[in-house]
Amino acid sequence: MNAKAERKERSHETILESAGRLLREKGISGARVAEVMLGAGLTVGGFYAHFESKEALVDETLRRTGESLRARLYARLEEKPEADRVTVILKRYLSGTHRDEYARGCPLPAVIGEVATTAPQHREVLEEQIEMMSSELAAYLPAGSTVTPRHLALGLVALMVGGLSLSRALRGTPLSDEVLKACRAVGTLAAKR
Amino acid sequence: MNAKAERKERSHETILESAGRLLREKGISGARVAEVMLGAGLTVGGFYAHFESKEALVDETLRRTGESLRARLYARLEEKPEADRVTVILKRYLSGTHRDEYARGCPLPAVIGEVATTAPQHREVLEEQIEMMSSELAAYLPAGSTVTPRHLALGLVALMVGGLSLSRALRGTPLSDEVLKACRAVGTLAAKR
DNA sequence: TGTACATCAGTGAACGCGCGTTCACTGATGTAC
DNA sequence: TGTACATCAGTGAACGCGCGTTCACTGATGTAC
Repeated sequence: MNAKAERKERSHETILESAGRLLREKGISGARVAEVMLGAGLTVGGFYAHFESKEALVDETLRRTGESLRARLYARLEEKPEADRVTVILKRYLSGTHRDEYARGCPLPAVIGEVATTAPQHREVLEEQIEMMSSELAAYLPAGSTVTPRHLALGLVALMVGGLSLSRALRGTPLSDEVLKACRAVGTLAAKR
Repeated sequence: MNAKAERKERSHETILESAGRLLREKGISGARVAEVMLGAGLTVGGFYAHFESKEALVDETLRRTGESLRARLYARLEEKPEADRVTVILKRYLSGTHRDEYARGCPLPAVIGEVATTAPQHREVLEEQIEMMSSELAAYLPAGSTVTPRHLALGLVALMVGGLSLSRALRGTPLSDEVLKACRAVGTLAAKR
């Protein structure tokens, strides 16, 4: 590959990183194309040499950020005793840090509302990401529960995403921390059967 | 009160009803002032005789729709045996009907994302609504649980809102129904301790 | 190796559109005498 | 009771702004001979 193509590929990556931050911080409609490009050290006009549309950028960014979230959420779990794994996952996802650092965390809280109301064109990617997040979680759950590992995983994902969403919406209020704590407790409780 | 003032008050109500539908269907930014007014049988220009700004309308609408949700969610629970109440609430909230009928349901899924990302000016009203929804739920929960009724209630609210949000975002896919079912099961499980 | 031309990532301004908000105006209702 | 004027809910067009997208242009890199 020549220098020109290499440079373009680097720009492409930088744009995706900038989009990853902005999408998670401000949601789909809040992540402006011009701002994404400025965040990548470029100007608006060049965007369409890299992506067909804003829609394509959002889809690609959701895949990237979803993958990176799962990698961190499920990292080094083999080291932990099987019974502690769910608690570790809940602690990682429902933490004050994760609530405060939008730009490096889970993309779901920032987009599920918009996909349900005004941006259904991203439903397919979302389905794929939620499926991956849940089935990977199910693999870490004990088989002896009252509900199947898959259903337990889906419920825990809903609890985690709901808890983080509420906690972020309530940021700065006393309820914000309480919600995180409550969800960790309820999640652990549910996983114990 | 004279006929003129009565007419204005009726218009005010109609605008709030229209806003209630649109806000829940399309979220904050998706609920356009002009569309709200058309939905009330009026035209845009008249809006500012009724509300100071779109922001004021959204706040007022969140209070109204929150109250109406709680009334339906917690209706006729005294008739049910105490042990069944949580299950009834979970069934009502996490139902296919509630998922499909945005316009008459819970306003939270449509707004929490935006409040967390681009519309923090509605945080205060949201806090007040979530507090009411949770504390009313806590009153229906048994005291003998491992976690306090308040924490259990907060966790269940997160589970319900998260589950409904995901289920709506996934509408039309097989995961959508699965999420609802899984959340009902996980919620019941957690409430049993 | 050097020279002339081709390519194309990136620039910056412009375009079209939709939004919240403003405003001059209308006409039905209310008030003063 | 009737008449002249005042009020004000509602209309419809316009305003200002921000957005996604387009496009003529630039200049560094690549290619042909």
